Amino acid sequence: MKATGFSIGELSKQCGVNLETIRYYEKIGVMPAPSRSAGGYRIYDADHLKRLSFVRRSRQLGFSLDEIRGLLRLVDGHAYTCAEVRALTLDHLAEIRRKIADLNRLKRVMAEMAAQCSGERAPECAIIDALFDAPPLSGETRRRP
Amino acid sequence: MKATGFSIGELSKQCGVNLETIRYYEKIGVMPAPSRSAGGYRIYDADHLKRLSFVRRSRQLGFSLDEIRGLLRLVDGHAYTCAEVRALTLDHLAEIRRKIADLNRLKRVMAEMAAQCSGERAPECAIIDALFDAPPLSGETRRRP
DNA sequence: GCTAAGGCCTGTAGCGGCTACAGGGTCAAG
DNA sequence: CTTGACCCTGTAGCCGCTACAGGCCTTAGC
Repeated sequence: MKATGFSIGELSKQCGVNLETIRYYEKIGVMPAPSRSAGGYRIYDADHLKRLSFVRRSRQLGFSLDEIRGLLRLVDGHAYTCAEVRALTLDHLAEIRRKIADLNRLKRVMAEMAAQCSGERAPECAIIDALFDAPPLSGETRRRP
Repeated sequence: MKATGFSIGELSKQCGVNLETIRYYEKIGVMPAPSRSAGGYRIYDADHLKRLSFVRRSRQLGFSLDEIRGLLRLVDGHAYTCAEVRALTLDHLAEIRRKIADLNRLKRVMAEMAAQCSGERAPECAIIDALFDAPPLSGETRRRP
């Protein structure tokens, strides 16, 4: 079995994660430091690829790096239970729902504003007026970002 | 008429915008530099309040500071037409719709993952497996953020 | 007039999650 | 042995703030 390791460039391509991002993940402790060649090049193996895929996938699903660290701690400790992972997932799902609700409110307001606007070449504009005169939104647009 | 100006603290309270944020807006040119007292304190008037409300409202609607600068340039130049403002608004609306669509995709995936999970105290977890094994999402999660 | 408490000032550094350099060293093919 | 593609570290920048530190100003009460 010729399971020789591969370079950061190959890992980057395989996984679709920017090379500098991989180094960044290493620096902040999300990816483990790989072994090195005599000249100091990083050498990765299949486990690194698996882990980086996990991180990339989780990022795409909107988990923060901190949440990902939480997931990885569970995985690394081999001590996770479905319930723990499920809890993190449901928290995140709730957050996504909140964001969707917020954006739907925005969409409604924006669409109303745009509908007010004649689109003609006029110096008065309902949108500008709305932006100037409207009171604060009732619901918070972003809570604790 | 005793239309004396007011301090940054009062402006902050009136408008619901953090004091340091107001100074930041001044630094980056979104708010104009106000006049100053003998001792160097900022003195604001009703126009500043109006403009800051505009900025706050636009931020709440999700416009970036750069987009707001665009809107303000139109307003300041007295040269805006409804059509221009409407175009910016519709652009922004399209972006909001895209974000909502993205989040709905995420929601679906997350909900599926959570549904797979038994919630029992077990060392195998469908969510973890899904995070490890799943291919890249088809649609980009965030495009040019 | 004097003091103390509260406001305000500038400037800098930090957050998250990268990205983009600069200025080098290493590796493999020819 | 040379070339060129890759890789290394370290630092600075992006957005939209927020949070200090270490001062100066203002005002109310005595």
